[in-house]
Amino acid sequence: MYRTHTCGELRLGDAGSVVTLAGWVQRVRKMGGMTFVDMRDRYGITQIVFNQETDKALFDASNDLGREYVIQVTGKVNERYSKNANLPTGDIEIIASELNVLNVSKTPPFTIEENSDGGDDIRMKYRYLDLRRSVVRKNLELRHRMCIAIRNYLSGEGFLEIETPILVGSTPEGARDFLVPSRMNPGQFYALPQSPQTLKQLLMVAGIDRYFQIAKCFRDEDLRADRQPEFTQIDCEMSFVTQEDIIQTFEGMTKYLFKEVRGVELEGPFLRLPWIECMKRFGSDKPDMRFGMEFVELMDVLKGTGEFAVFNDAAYIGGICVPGCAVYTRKQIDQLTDWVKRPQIGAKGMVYARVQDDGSVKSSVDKFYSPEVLEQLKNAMGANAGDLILILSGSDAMKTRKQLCELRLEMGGRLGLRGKNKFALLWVTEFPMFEWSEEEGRLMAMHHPFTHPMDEDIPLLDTDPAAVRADAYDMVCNGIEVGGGSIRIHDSELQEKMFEILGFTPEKAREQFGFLMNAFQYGAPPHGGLAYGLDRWVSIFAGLDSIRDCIAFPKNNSGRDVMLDAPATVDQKQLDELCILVNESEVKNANQ
RNA sequence: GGUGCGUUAGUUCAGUAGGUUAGAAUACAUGCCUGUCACGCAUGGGGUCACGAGUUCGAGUCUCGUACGCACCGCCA
Repeated sequence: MYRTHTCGELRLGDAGSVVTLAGWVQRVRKMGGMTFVDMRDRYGITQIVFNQETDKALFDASNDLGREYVIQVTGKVNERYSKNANLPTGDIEIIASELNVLNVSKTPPFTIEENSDGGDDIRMKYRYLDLRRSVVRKNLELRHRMCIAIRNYLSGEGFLEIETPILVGSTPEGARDFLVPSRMNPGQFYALPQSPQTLKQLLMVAGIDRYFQIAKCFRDEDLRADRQPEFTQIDCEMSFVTQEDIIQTFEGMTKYLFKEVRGVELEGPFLRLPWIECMKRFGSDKPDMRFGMEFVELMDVLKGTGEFAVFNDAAYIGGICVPGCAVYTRKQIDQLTDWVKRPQIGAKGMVYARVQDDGSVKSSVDKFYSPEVLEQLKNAMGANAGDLILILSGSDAMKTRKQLCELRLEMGGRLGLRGKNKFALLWVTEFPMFEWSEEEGRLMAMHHPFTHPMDEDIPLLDTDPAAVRADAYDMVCNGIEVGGGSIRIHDSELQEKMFEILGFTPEKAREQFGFLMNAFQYGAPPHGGLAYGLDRWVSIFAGLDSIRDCIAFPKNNSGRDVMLDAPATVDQKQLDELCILVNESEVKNANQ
């Protein structure tokens, strides 16, 4: 037996008992005639004491201990003279009577403590050491607790957890696929699933009625702090349901998760906003609802009412009212202007108006507008004394709204309105069915091609498809899209029409999705579902800025696993077996 | 595909106007220290300043290119 207890469980009540612990040496403090060793395992840290007077040989042996040595210690639990209130085990220590070095360790490249001195790069290369740190390990524990809670909840609601294959067929719509060559079918490829979408729909045709899966998904697109090439979805589908049923079910699950895992009671039904309203009021389809500062459209107030050519030519003028920021200096406002003019945001400029203590308005466009117009501006914005009004305009309303959205988030952050322990949940509904793709020169499904249109918009499919709204919904938490789904098409004729609008020939549609359309001919029930991004959700619960630290072994920005050094080239023999010829000149081009 | 920032000791970083031997903290090693818990004190070792070219009498510092990392835009149904 390696141990009788873990390094995190002994308390004052255990004093006097003889125990054996095993773990890693976190830190050695040599005081001359005695040595303290902090011994760590997954459960905590316990202090071991070696005393020259008690046992000279053992004391000498303790002098050879280095960081991250794996040791086994037997000794008596002792109440400390000087207790450490920062440690759950801080009231006790182990007076060592036996020391067994189970393994030695090289000096690790960074300190394995809560505040490591290691940067992201080196931590990822030695991720197995990084995971010894409690801050990182806690994220994995949180992830585990969330998965358990999800399974419990959904199982309780009658959902079956069913695994779907990882080796599936490539689909043209959506993200790039990761491809896997098939040795037994030379020249042919599997694709890794971007999501189990079609498979879960087939499970509905199969009569499973309620399905879920904590599913790995793969998308070969460029990465971000919140995007990994492989990620995990909580994938769900239900039969004989309307949008309302699904929203009720998963609002329930969300509240359960918040309560069980995070100890937060979310009050009342979640807010719901149609997509178009989100865009108008927040310039985003995933607005951060932790704070207000809603957009006010100012076309009526500022276009044509003064001599300011920029506004008179604008297709959109919008402002936000930043409370209490009239004290911003010229320099601060100039910096903010530079900020919105950065290429990433791309605004041409920014107009500001301070509401002064006496209620009068002082703006950067005073000379173009009468005091009456400025007063109207103040009223339209609902601004009070001390507030700062920030205004952006542009020739493309959607683009300008996006810029104003960035500005709103920035100001919300500066005012401390985006606290990590505050949670604002929102359903976004009534998404457009299609969006125009310049690149493809055709309409593309905004959600995916299996999305059911809103019933009242079905006639528009023939007359004005761009105006059709989808029976789709996203769940947004703190400005992050945590989940999304839709009612699906279960009628093969409607599905065919949808493929037609998306520019598929009937042959192409049958080739790509024939299996689904065939299935729909055998009594497909009405169904719908949704999928949550587990990684994002865990990172919100953990208060992380990046999803990487809630994933045990994440990829870096360019999709590499720096620990495994993958991807890598493979033996010619392997390629030959798969009938794959690597085009070296293209490889060279791509690397240049 | 694009934009920005970065790359200096094992690690995290500083490095002034381009000028002698490139610094700090931490980690590591050695010694001292019996109540530490970010222990303390002393001493020591540790550098291809990412790589390549250029400007210059002289480059860690300026210019260009490349590689890599991070953040973002495009992309991600």
